[in-house]
Amino acid sequence: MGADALPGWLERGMADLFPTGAEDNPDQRLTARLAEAERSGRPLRVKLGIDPTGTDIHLGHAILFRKLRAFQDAGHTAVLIIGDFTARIGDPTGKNATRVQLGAAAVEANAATYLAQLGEGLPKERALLDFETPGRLEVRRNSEWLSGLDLPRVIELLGTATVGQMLAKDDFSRRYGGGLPISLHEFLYPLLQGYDSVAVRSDLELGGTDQKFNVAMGRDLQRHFGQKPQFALLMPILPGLDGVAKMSKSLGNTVGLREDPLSTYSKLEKLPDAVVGDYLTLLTDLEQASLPASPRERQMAMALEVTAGLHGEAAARAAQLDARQLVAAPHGRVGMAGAAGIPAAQGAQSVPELSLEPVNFPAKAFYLLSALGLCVSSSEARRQIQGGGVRLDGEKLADPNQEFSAAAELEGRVLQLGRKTFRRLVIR
RNA sequence: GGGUCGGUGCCCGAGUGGUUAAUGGGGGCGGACUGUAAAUCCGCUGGCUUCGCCUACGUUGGUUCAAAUCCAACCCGGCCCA
Repeated sequence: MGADALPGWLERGMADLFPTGAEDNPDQRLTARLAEAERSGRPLRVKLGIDPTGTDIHLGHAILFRKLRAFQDAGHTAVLIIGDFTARIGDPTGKNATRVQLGAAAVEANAATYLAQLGEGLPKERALLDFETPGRLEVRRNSEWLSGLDLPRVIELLGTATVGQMLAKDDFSRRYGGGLPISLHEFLYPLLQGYDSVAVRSDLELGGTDQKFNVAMGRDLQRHFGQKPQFALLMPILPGLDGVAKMSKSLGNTVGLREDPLSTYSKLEKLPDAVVGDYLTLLTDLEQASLPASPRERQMAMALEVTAGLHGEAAARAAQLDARQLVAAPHGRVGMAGAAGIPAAQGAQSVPELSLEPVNFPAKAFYLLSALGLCVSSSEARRQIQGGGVRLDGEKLADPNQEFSAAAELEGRVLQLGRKTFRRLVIR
């Protein structure tokens, strides 16, 4: 092999790649295609589609963006497809129920937040994707070509796949077999996503392993429309913070890209041992061999590195330091920091600030929590306090009805909810 | 379109006129414990600036002192038939 090996940046963490046919055929073998691209000076067009169905991007998405970035850095063109049209259908993948269809306005708002989270407008050193270097990024919306499809073309698309093929897809067969409803428009989703590949003349599509069917559909459609079928590079699905289920907003086991460094670090630091290796491979460039053997230290090294990747080295270090003081402190008082004897909660630098502005004083403790948005409801807040899960500067709040007369009384103090949520209260 | 079964809280699933904000399990959240976690144990798990009030069992109406429970119509889903 040797010359035939894929570059390390490409192969790292990869779960699946196809086709992997004849050695010298650039349509069948990615190494040959890469060599051809190099020779001809024509970079690959690497497609990644995202459906703006929510407002937050989390680490599970980040592994694909990291891979896309790696292609950019190697000189290829990232074609980021905002699935503003397909988001309104809803990807049936992984769903056991028909998705709610979103309105166009909601989709557009989501798309904007996605791009911001990916670092649009930032220098490439601080962004997840390289938005700066000319020729390295195309952002396309699939409504561009999908909203204008006429019925004959839709029928043509439908004609390229059979009901049997659709029902062979895991998600559909599970639902069909389980007597759950499948709407016809859901069959259109894989076809439209596949058609995206045709529209942007994709050379390679990036996706999670759950996207295999859809990506393969892209190959079929490209062939149908007389294009070279794209390669498929599939990445594993990132396990969530519980270490079991995939990372997903609806399961609440995520780390958001724009979460504050302290909670990012704190969450990652207690990741189950079994999946720390996955995180290292998929979300950092660290070599496993260079890491400490102790599981605890590996967790911390991983947490530090991933946090640094998101928020920068300095912020990550500060978060790690504060996490030690705050979260890992002995019970009762939240530990003491340094010779000054300031409570750790006060000394910590990276505790995110939270404005008291939405609170109407005088405020009872439970109302404070809900008004600040730390608890979803005032009943919830009441329970948290009664359960002993709320502290102010390390001091446990005992009475949900404890009253604070003015914002000044709370200014600068650190409110703790549970083990890992800390907020410094400010007036502003 | 016909037949049939069914729609209960985050999910599954009891409940077939009255201490029912609704049994139980899962999940989740807190607490204790631990190297963080897991496991285990304990508590909580509709909302409201909450000693009280409000909203809840597909929807809307009806019967009743009283309904998730009875009746009617409608909506939605599975299966079988067309």
